[in-house]
Amino acid sequence: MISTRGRYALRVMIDLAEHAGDMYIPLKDIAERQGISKKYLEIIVKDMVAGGLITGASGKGGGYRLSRRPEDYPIGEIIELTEGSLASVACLAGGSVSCPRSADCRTLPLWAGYDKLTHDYFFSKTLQDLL
Amino acid sequence: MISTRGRYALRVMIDLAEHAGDMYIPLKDIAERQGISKKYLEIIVKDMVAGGLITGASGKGGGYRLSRRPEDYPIGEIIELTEGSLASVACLAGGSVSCPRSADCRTLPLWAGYDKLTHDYFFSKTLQDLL
DNA sequence: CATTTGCCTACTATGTCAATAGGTTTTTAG
DNA sequence: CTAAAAACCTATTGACATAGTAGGCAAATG
Repeated sequence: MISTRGRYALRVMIDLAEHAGDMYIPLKDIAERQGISKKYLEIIVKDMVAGGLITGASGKGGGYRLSRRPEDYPIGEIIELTEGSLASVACLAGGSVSCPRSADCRTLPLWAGYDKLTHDYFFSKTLQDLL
Repeated sequence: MISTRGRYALRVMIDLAEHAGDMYIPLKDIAERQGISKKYLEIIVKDMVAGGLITGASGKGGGYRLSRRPEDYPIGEIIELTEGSLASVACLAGGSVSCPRSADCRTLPLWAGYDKLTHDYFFSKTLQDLL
């Protein structure tokens, strides 16, 4: 289940894209428009800056803006960054298969197939597609 | 993320299918074969009985067995029953869209599309496919 | 230089997950 | 007919994640 972190991050990205201009957009404005606590958004937005999704500027006239064009953001990248991973089961998270039973696990192919489906879905769409 | 509840339930189903005969299979045996706490399995198995997936029999010589043929169990039914729902976001769980912003939500189609993909994937496979 | 804004650490309430513990009831095998 | 084996039931627990809240510091500009 996608939590508020990923969903809010996506809404921030959309808000930034829809209000893009030559100025930075204060988080206060985004929080008000989206009806989300500004304080909570700060936590999420921090990861988005660290992950290179957006750029922040302090001081008066500061705020945030996208660091790429909307069509250059795969949705999957935004979600993975803020949710941690979009793996369907714990034994497939982190890149490597860790479970000792994986060699003859009846269910592993099921989860692996679902993971691929999920990955393909979210990486085939970009932020542009949501505008 | 699919939790142990859904994953263990699936493994119980597979174990029951692979050891099917004219006798009931004690949970103790399943727990030992699968390397899962029997006490924890009791909780999960309880829901599976209530949901009509399997049949339990008390007393000596008792245990559990499948109540249908393996090809008549869609994987999605097993997971939904034990996980509660396989909806990707809270606003799509429970059947109805509850969010007040849903009318002009930029992200809802994304989640709805993913939900459909997920549903189709897990309901297109049956227990038989995992054996 | 005061205001606006991002940035940072810490704290908290609530709930879920993954069990564990200890019993009661049911049924059959011997 | 009784003892063992099994399901069935309620309650509790420790760890962790979620979804925030609170308060202040740093930076930049108008």
